[in-house]
Amino acid sequence: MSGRPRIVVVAGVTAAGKTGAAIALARHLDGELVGADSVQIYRGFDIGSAKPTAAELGGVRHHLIDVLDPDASIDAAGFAALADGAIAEVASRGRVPLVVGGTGLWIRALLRGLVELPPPDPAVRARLEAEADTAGSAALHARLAAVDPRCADRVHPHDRRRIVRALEVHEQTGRPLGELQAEHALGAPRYEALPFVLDLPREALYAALRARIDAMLEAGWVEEVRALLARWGPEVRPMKSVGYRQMAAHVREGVPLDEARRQAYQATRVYTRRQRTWFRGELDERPGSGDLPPTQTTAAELVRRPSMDAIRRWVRRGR
RNA sequence: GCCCAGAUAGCUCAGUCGGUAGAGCAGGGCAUUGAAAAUGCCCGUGUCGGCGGUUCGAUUCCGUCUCUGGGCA
Repeated sequence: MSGRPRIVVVAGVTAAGKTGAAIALARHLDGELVGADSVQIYRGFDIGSAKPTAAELGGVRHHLIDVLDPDASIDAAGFAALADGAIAEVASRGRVPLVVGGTGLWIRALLRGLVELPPPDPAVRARLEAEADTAGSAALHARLAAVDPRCADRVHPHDRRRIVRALEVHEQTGRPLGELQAEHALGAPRYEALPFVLDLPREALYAALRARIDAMLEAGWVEEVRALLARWGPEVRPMKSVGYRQMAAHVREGVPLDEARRQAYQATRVYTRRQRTWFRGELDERPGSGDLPPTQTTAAELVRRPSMDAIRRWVRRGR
């Protein structure tokens, strides 16, 4: 693993304070941020994605933010490739790459890699989607069971997205995705990474979520959504994300603002539960020694002076 | 004060021709290998408003009280 830069990863639940902690760490370590956020990567989706402002960054560089137009598509593999580039660039300047974000699959793709596959073929996917529309996902699931029993076993007959994906891989490669995944087994670590998963006690997190959504609305979130809808329409992917989806319903369908706010709050809460499930155990194994803060921690703990000093020592040991 | 209608899960309600009850939402858990802020799966015991009565048995019928909404005074 020598030759690979050591990286610090700040993951965790929405509103746990990842960005603030990462900025503080970047200052302390002479680092730069590499975003791992599937909404902040889009230009224009600023307020509702809690994208840090220039003032908040205070001169800290932040990569992989604002790199795509909202109608562009990217996936976990594309993200990992971009992140590899950004990390290499940061390291080449002699600075510490700090990966920060809450998009679990993207972080996993970066740290562990994905099954190596040809890029998805939009035509194949569209055809399978059309089949799912007419025949139903259960019918596709039955077909999957014939060619890829392992996958079919794990994927529910209603989980159309994964069924289509598995059939698509089988068509493209002639091999069952289930087998390929078993061989891959989440690969060897691609980086020597020091991961942190930030969280807060439930009540505190929910309070922070509520305060954050109110602050977003005060900061002009509705106007941002209105402008994005006018320019890009309701179908672009980031517009379907938590919060934006609810605000779009307010702007386009006349859902009262208070109702949209309530629904955004609820949806975000549900989302943080899914994030927690994902990260639980996901980033557990870690290098390094006992003076480092635990993987599961809080932003407040992470930015304490002894914690940051320990992290700095860990990073330097890799050089 | 009188009349009517309600009172059942955190919320909105359904239901039990008398055999201790169930949906949606909320809430919680889980999965997650190229759409992931996406997608999908799983989880519901609650003095059925209080007290009496009838009954083998009442949340269900009867009486009464309390509360809520509406109407009349």
